[in-house]
Amino acid sequence: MNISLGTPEETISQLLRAIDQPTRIKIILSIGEGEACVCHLEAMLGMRQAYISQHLMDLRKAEVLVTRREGRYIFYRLKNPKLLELIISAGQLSGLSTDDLRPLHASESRVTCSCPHCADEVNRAS
Amino acid sequence: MNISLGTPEETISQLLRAIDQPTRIKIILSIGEGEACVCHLEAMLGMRQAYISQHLMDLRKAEVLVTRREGRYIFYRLKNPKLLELIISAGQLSGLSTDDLRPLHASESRVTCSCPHCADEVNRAS
DNA sequence: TAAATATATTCAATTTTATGAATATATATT
DNA sequence: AATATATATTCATAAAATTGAATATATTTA
Repeated sequence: MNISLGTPEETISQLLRAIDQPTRIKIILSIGEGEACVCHLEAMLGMRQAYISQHLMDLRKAEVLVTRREGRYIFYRLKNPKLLELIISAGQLSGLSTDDLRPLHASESRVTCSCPHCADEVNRAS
Repeated sequence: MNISLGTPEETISQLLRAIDQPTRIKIILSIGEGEACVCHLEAMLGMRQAYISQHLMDLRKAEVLVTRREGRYIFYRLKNPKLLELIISAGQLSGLSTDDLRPLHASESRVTCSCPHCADEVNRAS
Protein backbone atom coordinates (compact mmCIF):
# COMPACT_ATOMS: atom_id res chain seq x y z
CA MET A 1 0.00 0.00 0.00
CA ASN A 2 1.25 3.44 -0.88
CA ILE A 3 1.00 6.29 1.58
CA SER A 4 0.06 9.02 -0.77
CA LEU A 5 -2.83 9.33 -3.06
CA GLY A 6 -2.48 12.53 -4.97
CA THR A 7 -0.39 14.26 -7.55
CA PRO A 8 3.26 13.36 -8.00
CA GLU A 9 4.34 16.64 -6.45
CA GLU A 10 2.17 15.95 -3.42
CA THR A 11 3.76 12.55 -3.07
CA ILE A 12 7.23 14.04 -3.15
CA SER A 13 6.16 16.77 -0.79
CA GLN A 14 5.00 14.22 1.76
CA LEU A 15 8.34 12.49 1.80
CA LEU A 16 10.35 15.69 2.00
CA ARG A 17 8.17 17.08 4.75
CA ALA A 18 8.61 13.91 6.75
CA ILE A 19 12.36 14.33 6.81
CA ASP A 20 12.84 18.08 6.63
CA GLN A 21 13.55 18.98 10.19
CA PRO A 22 16.80 18.87 12.09
CA THR A 23 15.77 16.32 14.69
CA ARG A 24 14.48 13.92 12.07
CA ILE A 25 17.60 14.32 9.98
CA LYS A 26 19.66 13.55 13.06
CA ILE A 27 17.59 10.48 13.77
CA ILE A 28 17.92 9.21 10.22
CA LEU A 29 21.65 9.79 10.09
CA SER A 30 22.06 8.18 13.50
CA ILE A 31 20.28 5.07 12.36
CA GLY A 32 22.26 5.11 9.13
CA GLU A 33 22.49 1.76 7.39
CA GLY A 34 21.99 -0.12 10.63
CA GLU A 35 19.25 -0.13 13.19
CA ALA A 36 18.70 1.51 16.55
CA CYS A 37 16.30 1.20 19.43
CA VAL A 38 14.59 4.18 20.98
CA CYS A 39 16.75 4.14 24.06
CA HIS A 40 19.87 4.12 21.96
CA LEU A 41 18.72 7.18 20.08
CA GLU A 42 17.81 8.73 23.39
CA ALA A 43 21.37 8.26 24.57
CA MET A 44 22.94 9.36 21.30
CA LEU A 45 20.89 12.47 20.75
CA GLY A 46 20.39 13.52 24.36
CA MET A 47 16.69 14.07 23.84
CA ARG A 48 13.73 12.82 25.81
CA GLN A 49 12.25 9.47 24.99
CA ALA A 50 8.72 10.69 24.35
CA TYR A 51 9.98 13.30 21.95
CA ILE A 52 12.04 10.82 19.99
CA SER A 53 9.17 8.35 19.88
CA GLN A 54 6.92 10.98 18.41
CA HIS A 55 9.32 11.60 15.56
CA LEU A 56 9.80 7.88 15.05
CA MET A 57 6.05 7.39 14.80
CA ASP A 58 5.77 10.09 12.16
CA LEU A 59 8.67 8.65 10.21
CA ARG A 60 7.05 5.27 10.37
CA LYS A 61 3.74 6.64 9.15
CA ALA A 62 5.57 8.24 6.27
CA GLU A 63 7.08 4.84 5.53
CA VAL A 64 10.57 6.17 6.00
CA LEU A 65 11.33 3.80 8.87
CA VAL A 66 10.33 0.24 9.62
CA THR A 67 10.56 -1.65 12.89
CA ARG A 68 11.48 -4.98 14.33
CA ARG A 69 10.79 -6.08 17.84
CA GLU A 70 13.29 -8.00 19.93
CA GLY A 71 12.05 -8.63 23.42
CA ARG A 72 11.07 -5.33 24.86
CA TYR A 73 13.24 -3.42 22.45
CA ILE A 74 12.03 -2.11 19.16
CA PHE A 75 14.62 -1.50 16.51
CA TYR A 76 14.13 1.07 13.81
CA ARG A 77 15.80 1.03 10.46
CA LEU A 78 15.41 2.82 7.15
CA LYS A 79 12.91 1.22 4.84
CA ASN A 80 15.14 2.24 1.96
CA PRO A 81 18.79 3.04 2.67
CA LYS A 82 18.88 5.20 -0.44
CA LEU A 83 17.24 7.86 1.66
CA LEU A 84 20.65 8.37 3.22
CA GLU A 85 22.06 9.28 -0.14
CA LEU A 86 19.26 11.76 -0.64
CA ILE A 87 20.06 13.47 2.62
CA ILE A 88 23.74 13.48 1.88
CA SER A 89 23.22 15.01 -1.53
CA ALA A 90 20.96 17.62 0.05
CA GLY A 91 23.92 18.37 2.28
CA GLN A 92 26.26 18.63 -0.66
CA LEU A 93 23.88 20.93 -2.49
CA SER A 94 23.98 23.11 0.62
CA GLY A 95 27.74 23.22 0.59
CA LEU A 96 28.43 20.64 3.27
CA SER A 97 31.18 18.09 3.00
CA THR A 98 30.77 14.43 3.80
CA ASP A 99 32.88 15.02 6.88
CA ASP A 100 30.34 17.47 8.21
CA LEU A 101 27.84 14.65 8.48
CA ARG A 102 30.12 11.95 9.79
CA PRO A 103 29.80 12.84 13.50
CA LEU A 104 26.08 12.16 13.33
CA HIS A 105 26.44 8.52 12.46
CA ALA A 106 25.90 5.90 15.11
CA SER A 107 29.09 4.12 14.12
CA GLU A 108 31.08 7.18 15.16
CA SER A 109 29.44 7.31 18.55
CA ARG A 110 30.56 5.46 21.65
CA VAL A 111 27.28 5.91 23.44
CA THR A 112 25.66 2.77 24.82
CA CYS A 113 22.26 1.86 26.17
CA SER A 114 20.80 -1.30 27.65
CA CYS A 115 19.76 -2.92 24.38
CA PRO A 116 21.12 -6.26 23.11
CA HIS A 117 23.26 -4.52 20.49
CA CYS A 118 25.09 -2.50 23.08
CA ALA A 119 25.42 -5.53 25.34
CA ASP A 120 27.15 -7.37 22.49
CA GLU A 121 29.60 -4.55 22.04
CA VAL A 122 30.48 -4.50 25.70
CA ASN A 123 31.08 -8.26 25.60
CA ARG A 124 33.34 -7.98 22.58
CA ALA A 125 35.37 -5.24 24.21
CA SER A 126 36.06 -7.20 27.42
CA MET B 1 28.08 33.83 1.38
CA ASN B 2 26.32 30.78 2.73
CA ILE B 3 22.70 30.96 3.79
CA SER B 4 22.89 28.83 6.83
CA LEU B 5 24.90 29.26 9.92
CA GLY B 6 24.18 26.34 12.18
CA THR B 7 24.56 22.64 12.48
CA PRO B 8 24.77 20.43 9.41
CA GLU B 9 21.30 19.08 10.04
CA GLU B 10 19.94 22.61 10.24
CA THR B 11 21.59 23.41 6.94
CA ILE B 12 20.03 20.40 5.28
CA SER B 13 16.71 21.19 6.90
CA GLN B 14 16.73 24.66 5.41
CA LEU B 15 17.19 23.34 1.92
CA LEU B 16 14.57 20.63 2.26
CA ARG B 17 12.06 23.01 3.77
CA ALA B 18 12.56 25.41 0.93
CA ILE B 19 11.51 22.80 -1.59
CA ASP B 20 9.12 20.61 0.36
CA GLN B 21 5.76 21.82 -0.85
CA PRO B 22 3.83 20.88 -3.93
CA THR B 23 3.77 24.31 -5.54
CA ARG B 24 7.50 24.75 -5.15
CA ILE B 25 8.19 21.30 -6.51
CA LYS B 26 6.02 22.13 -9.48
CA ILE B 27 7.89 25.38 -10.03
CA ILE B 28 11.26 23.66 -9.84
CA LEU B 29 10.26 20.89 -12.18
CA SER B 30 8.72 23.39 -14.57
CA ILE B 31 11.93 25.36 -14.75
CA GLY B 32 13.90 22.14 -15.11
CA GLU B 33 17.31 22.55 -16.67
CA GLY B 34 16.25 25.68 -18.50
CA GLU B 35 14.88 28.97 -17.35
CA ALA B 36 11.45 30.54 -17.10
CA CYS B 37 9.98 33.96 -16.46
CA VAL B 38 7.24 34.57 -13.95
CA CYS B 39 4.58 34.99 -16.58
CA HIS B 40 5.52 31.73 -18.18
CA LEU B 41 5.15 29.92 -14.88
CA GLU B 42 1.89 31.74 -14.39
CA ALA B 43 0.63 30.33 -17.68
CA MET B 44 2.02 26.85 -17.09
CA LEU B 45 0.80 26.40 -13.55
CA GLY B 46 -2.42 28.36 -13.76
CA MET B 47 -1.69 30.22 -10.53
CA ARG B 48 -1.75 33.91 -9.77
CA GLN B 49 1.31 35.98 -10.41
CA ALA B 50 1.69 37.32 -6.88
CA TYR B 51 1.52 33.84 -5.46
CA ILE B 52 4.16 32.51 -7.80
CA SER B 53 6.41 35.49 -7.13
CA GLN B 54 6.23 34.83 -3.43
CA HIS B 55 7.44 31.31 -3.87
CA LEU B 56 10.13 32.44 -6.28
CA MET B 57 11.39 34.95 -3.76
CA ASP B 58 11.62 32.31 -1.06
CA LEU B 59 13.41 29.94 -3.38
CA ARG B 60 15.84 32.70 -4.26
CA LYS B 61 16.49 33.48 -0.62
CA ALA B 62 17.18 29.81 -0.05
CA GLU B 63 19.64 30.01 -2.93
CA VAL B 64 17.76 27.39 -4.86
CA LEU B 65 17.05 29.72 -7.77
CA VAL B 66 19.00 32.52 -9.40
CA THR B 67 17.77 35.19 -11.78
CA ARG B 68 18.69 37.01 -14.92
CA ARG B 69 16.93 40.06 -16.25
CA GLU B 70 16.18 40.56 -19.92
CA GLY B 71 14.25 43.73 -20.56
CA ARG B 72 11.22 43.65 -18.38
CA TYR B 73 11.33 39.92 -18.00
CA ILE B 74 13.16 38.15 -15.23
CA PHE B 75 14.22 34.61 -15.87
CA TYR B 76 14.63 32.11 -13.10
CA ARG B 77 16.82 29.07 -13.23
CA LEU B 78 18.16 26.53 -10.77
CA LYS B 79 21.37 27.55 -9.12
CA ASN B 80 22.42 23.92 -9.19
CA PRO B 81 20.68 21.58 -11.64
CA LYS B 82 21.54 18.65 -9.39
CA LEU B 83 18.59 19.69 -7.31
CA LEU B 84 16.44 18.15 -10.03
CA GLU B 85 18.07 14.80 -9.42
CA LEU B 86 17.35 15.15 -5.74
CA ILE B 87 13.68 15.75 -6.39
CA ILE B 88 13.54 12.91 -8.85
CA SER B 89 15.13 10.50 -6.42
CA ALA B 90 12.70 11.65 -3.74
CA GLY B 91 10.02 10.70 -6.21
CA GLN B 92 11.56 7.30 -6.82
CA LEU B 93 11.87 6.67 -3.10
CA SER B 94 8.15 7.40 -2.90
CA GLY B 95 7.40 4.90 -5.60
CA LEU B 96 6.96 7.27 -8.52
CA SER B 97 8.29 6.54 -11.95
CA THR B 98 10.17 9.03 -14.08
CA ASP B 99 7.11 9.21 -16.30
CA ASP B 100 5.02 10.46 -13.43
CA LEU B 101 7.12 13.60 -13.34
CA ARG B 102 7.48 14.19 -17.04
CA PRO B 103 4.25 16.15 -17.52
CA LEU B 104 5.50 18.79 -15.12
CA HIS B 105 8.45 19.77 -17.25
CA ALA B 106 8.31 22.95 -19.28
CA SER B 107 9.58 21.14 -22.35
CA GLU B 108 6.46 18.98 -22.34
CA SER B 109 4.18 21.96 -22.17
CA ARG B 110 2.86 23.95 -25.11
CA VAL B 111 1.88 26.92 -23.03
CA THR B 112 3.22 30.26 -24.18
CA CYS B 113 3.46 33.71 -22.69
CA SER B 114 4.71 37.05 -23.99
CA CYS B 115 8.36 36.57 -23.11
CA PRO B 116 11.21 36.51 -25.66
CA HIS B 117 11.59 32.75 -25.31
CA CYS B 118 8.01 32.11 -26.32
CA ALA B 119 8.26 34.66 -29.12
CA ASP B 120 11.23 32.73 -30.51
CA GLU B 121 9.27 29.51 -30.48
CA VAL B 122 6.38 31.08 -32.30
CA ASN B 123 8.79 32.42 -34.92
CA ARG B 124 10.40 29.04 -35.42
CA ALA B 125 7.04 27.36 -35.82
CA SER B 126 5.84 29.74 -38.54
C1' DT C 1 6.63 61.63 -19.56
C1' DA C 2 2.55 58.73 -19.45
C1' DA C 3 0.71 54.29 -19.95
C1' DA C 4 1.29 49.46 -20.06
C1' DT C 5 3.23 45.37 -18.56
C1' DA C 6 6.24 42.30 -15.65
C1' DT C 7 7.53 41.41 -11.21
C1' DA C 8 7.91 42.24 -6.06
C1' DT C 9 6.25 43.36 -1.42
C1' DT C 10 3.33 43.98 2.54
C1' DC C 11 -0.17 42.64 5.43
C1' DA C 12 -3.59 39.80 7.58
C1' DA C 13 -5.95 35.50 8.29
C1' DT C 14 -6.02 30.73 8.43
C1' DT C 15 -4.05 26.47 8.92
C1' DT C 16 -0.10 23.41 10.07
C1' DT C 17 3.62 22.07 12.45
C1' DA C 18 6.78 21.65 16.42
C1' DT C 19 7.38 20.75 21.00
C1' DG C 20 6.83 19.36 25.77
C1' DA C 21 4.34 17.41 29.65
C1' DA C 22 1.79 13.95 31.32
C1' DT C 23 0.38 9.51 30.91
C1' DA C 24 -0.65 5.01 28.84
C1' DT C 25 0.70 0.48 27.01
C1' DA C 26 3.40 -3.59 26.28
C1' DT C 27 6.85 -6.87 27.31
C1' DA C 28 9.98 -9.10 30.47
C1' DT C 29 11.51 -10.48 34.86
C1' DT C 30 10.87 -11.82 39.52
C1' DA D 1 0.63 -11.42 39.66
C1' DA D 2 3.60 -7.47 40.63
C1' DT D 3 7.23 -4.67 39.24
C1' DA D 4 10.41 -2.69 36.14
C1' DT D 5 11.63 -1.07 31.84
C1' DA D 6 10.95 0.20 26.88
C1' DT D 7 8.08 2.46 23.92
C1' DA D 8 3.70 4.91 22.42
C1' DT D 9 -0.04 8.23 22.72
C1' DT D 10 -2.74 12.20 23.95
C1' DC D 11 -3.28 16.82 24.72
C1' DA D 12 -2.20 21.70 24.99
C1' DT D 13 0.48 25.50 23.52
C1' DA D 14 3.64 28.09 20.89
C1' DA D 15 5.62 28.92 16.59
C1' DA D 16 5.72 28.93 11.77
C1' DA D 17 4.04 28.29 7.11
C1' DT D 18 0.40 28.94 3.59
C1' DT D 19 -2.34 31.69 1.08
C1' DG D 20 -4.82 35.64 -0.80
C1' DA D 21 -5.72 40.47 -1.44
C1' DA D 22 -4.09 44.74 -2.19
C1' DT D 23 -0.58 47.45 -3.71
C1' DA D 24 4.12 48.92 -5.01
C1' DT D 25 8.11 49.04 -8.12
C1' DA D 26 10.70 48.69 -12.35
C1' DT D 27 11.23 48.56 -17.17
C1' DT D 28 9.62 49.34 -21.71
C1' DT D 29 7.01 51.53 -25.25
C1' DA D 30 4.23 55.08 -27.22
